[in-house]
Amino acid sequence: MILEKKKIFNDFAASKGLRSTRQRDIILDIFLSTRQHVSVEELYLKIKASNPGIGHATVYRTLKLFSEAGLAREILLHDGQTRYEHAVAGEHHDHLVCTGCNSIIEFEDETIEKLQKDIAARHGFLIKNHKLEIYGLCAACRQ
Amino acid sequence: MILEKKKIFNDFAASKGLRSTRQRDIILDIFLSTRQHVSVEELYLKIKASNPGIGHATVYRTLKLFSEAGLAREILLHDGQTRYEHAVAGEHHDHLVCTGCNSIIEFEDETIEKLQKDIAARHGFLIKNHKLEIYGLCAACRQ
DNA sequence: TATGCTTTTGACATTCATTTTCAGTTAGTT
DNA sequence: AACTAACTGAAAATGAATGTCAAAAGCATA
Repeated sequence: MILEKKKIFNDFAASKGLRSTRQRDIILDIFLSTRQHVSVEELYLKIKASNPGIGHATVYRTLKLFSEAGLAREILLHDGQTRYEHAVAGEHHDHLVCTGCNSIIEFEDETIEKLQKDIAARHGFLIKNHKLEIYGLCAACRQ
Repeated sequence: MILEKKKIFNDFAASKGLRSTRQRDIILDIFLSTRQHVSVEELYLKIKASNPGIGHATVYRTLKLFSEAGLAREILLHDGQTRYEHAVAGEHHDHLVCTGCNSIIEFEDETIEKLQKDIAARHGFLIKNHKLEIYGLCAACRQ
């Protein structure tokens, strides 16, 4: 699983003429070890703990690359920070975002995905990706 | 339609003890006259054209109020600017966002809305609002 | 209409995430 | 080992959004 993702990134890097660097390896390792939806800052701090040398800009730059490589996906919630979630080719999940405790529940729904394709087709639109976020209160916060 | 929206805002203002000001009237007028999805900056420039006195901060503050009043809804695309769309109570539409020309096509789909409710119910989640954005290329940009 | 109290405003400063710059370092090739 | 282009880190720059605060304006009351 992790090896497979590393391969995906290496293939992407090769196809783009990018070099393999210590920093990118480390950032990928740590990114893969996090749970979903890390903000860049969270990831940066985690990286700095074991690798104080790695700079802010490198983390930003590298996450963008992961995104292009299809390993990560940018998500914007409403807290002013860009977050990244793990992406798996051909798979997609959406989010129930609790505005009470900021927890995120993931779900998948094939019917919704299919309906989206229908709508896109009706408009002659070519889908690259999509995001569906449902905001509200989770079971715990409703009480 | 426009009068109705002004009434909604006036009622909201009254209920919150807010004052009626020239600036808020102007900003509401111009906001209502724009097409969907204005960024704060776009709106600010449009306002400044006819009302040079109105400041940046006031536009930000006022759009937040419209949002609370249910007249506007914040949307975050991927260009680093907060945009506001017109909101109508009880109505909702989603977006096809073209990454080629930045155009936005709106659509509504009741079945998707219903499926979302089912999913939320399954997780004991109380929906406040949601957003669905599909990114890709519009018919014109596919060529 | 004048008075007084409170909200609102606009200019400016500030914050904070993200991007750019650039000189020094490093990967990968010959 | 030498060369070249990509990469990195630190610091500066950018840009959206928010906070500050004195002056202005709304609105209730006399």
